Amino acid sequence: MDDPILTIEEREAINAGRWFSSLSPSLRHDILRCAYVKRFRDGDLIAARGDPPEEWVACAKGAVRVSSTSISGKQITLTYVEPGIWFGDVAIFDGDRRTHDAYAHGETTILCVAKADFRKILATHVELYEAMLRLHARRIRQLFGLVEDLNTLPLRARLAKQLLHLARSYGVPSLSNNAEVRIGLQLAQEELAQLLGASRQRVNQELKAMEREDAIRIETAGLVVRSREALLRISETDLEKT
Amino acid sequence: MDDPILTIEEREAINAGRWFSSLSPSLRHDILRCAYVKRFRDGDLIAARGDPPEEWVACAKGAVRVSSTSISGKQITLTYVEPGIWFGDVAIFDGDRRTHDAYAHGETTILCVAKADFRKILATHVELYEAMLRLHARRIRQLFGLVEDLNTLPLRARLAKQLLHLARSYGVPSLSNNAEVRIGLQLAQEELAQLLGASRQRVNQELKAMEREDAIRIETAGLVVRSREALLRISETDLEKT
DNA sequence: CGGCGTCTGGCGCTAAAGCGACAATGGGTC
DNA sequence: GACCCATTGTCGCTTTAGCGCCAGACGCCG
Repeated sequence: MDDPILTIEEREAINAGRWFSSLSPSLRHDILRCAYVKRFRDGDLIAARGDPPEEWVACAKGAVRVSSTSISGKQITLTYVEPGIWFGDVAIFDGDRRTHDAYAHGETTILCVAKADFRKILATHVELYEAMLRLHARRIRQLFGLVEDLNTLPLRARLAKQLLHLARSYGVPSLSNNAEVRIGLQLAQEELAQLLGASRQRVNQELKAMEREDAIRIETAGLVVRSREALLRISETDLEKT
Repeated sequence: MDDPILTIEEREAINAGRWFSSLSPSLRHDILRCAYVKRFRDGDLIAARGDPPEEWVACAKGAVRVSSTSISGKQITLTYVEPGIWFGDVAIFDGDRRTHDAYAHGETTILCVAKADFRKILATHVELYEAMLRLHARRIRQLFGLVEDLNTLPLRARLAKQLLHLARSYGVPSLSNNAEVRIGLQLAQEELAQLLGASRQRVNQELKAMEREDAIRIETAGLVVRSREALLRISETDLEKT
């Protein structure tokens, strides 16, 4: 939590966020005016389940792992929040406690707006109401999709989808071959497994299979997507009946 | 779609809705003023996936089955919308197509507000913005919970939870024994299975097991919850690790 | 009353996934 | 370089769930 000022890259990440960049300049200005910066190191706890909701947050650098521990002690991860994405608003609106824990994954910077300031901005910009509703609508759709996938797709297809998603949001062009995309988010297989709600062994098995099929490459530095098309085909496994 | 007027019971169901009843009288009045009634018979299609979003809807009587057919042809049901609950707003806010099909389950009455009217009301009542955000926040929380359950709980526990939920929202006190609750929503086991994302056979097996444990009773008229406590215990199966 | 269709209950086989165990790898650190 | 520890890669066993199949129950209708 050292420097209270965003770096150039962090500022760019915020401004490039699809949702944030859809707002009017004056609204963006008002939000940034009362936002403050917090920095965390890998593994730091940012917020815990059960906390009263005090701020609205955007990821500016790194990633925020949103996860929860079920009663049985099993950890599951809902998502990794990428730079440019805002979250933490749900609890502000219904006034209830946080439902999830948030941890920094790698060196992470976040931008916060205090609850009271957020409400002040809302009161002066009807535009923000509209925008928040759009944001929620997107999220609800995504969650519907996730539930559907969990109910219908085998692990293999869900893994392929997840890899495509990670490549889209964290992808950096590969050095060696420009058709390939390296996933910039360092995830241990155990963490990938938690994100999918599956066991580490199973995930490893499927990753290996995908590597044999030349869809991906497994390197110590992280995963590399070799063929988006192959992954896409895998994610639609259903058709392969006979 | 005969009578354009709500019956007394239908009107009461709408007014008793937890969310709707939290609104100010003037807002409620404005909503009802431009709402119109539609009636459907069992199995009728109310709206289809891919439709452009034209109205905001509340269930007034019966139930609306919200479901979708995955690419593989497998039907899954997201939820049964009970009287007093509003839905269909997501597509209005993000302007995208409907993501699910909606069918009438039993004789069903719905109350609709045209998109344009809805926007007009929004423009005159900031209160509605707040209320919609609260509604979305609730829904997002519910979906988070569902995802977590799908990832961690065995079918048995999820079934127990679902039964408790159905008993809460559709329960009518049993005639014979006032400690028992009959689930007023007639669901074939196949439909229950789709709601849980499981196979019919498996659901039948677990229901039978629960009946043997005196947690529920299976009657042709529907399911009867004999002991909420037993179901609650089952839904927390995890602890039972010897 | 007989027949038909839908729903329920149950069996057995197969597929998918979880889980414990253990070896191999490979970076860091002293 | 030696050691430690986290991660990866694999087995094999067990549990959970899916699925085809069929028998009985029930209700409805001609």
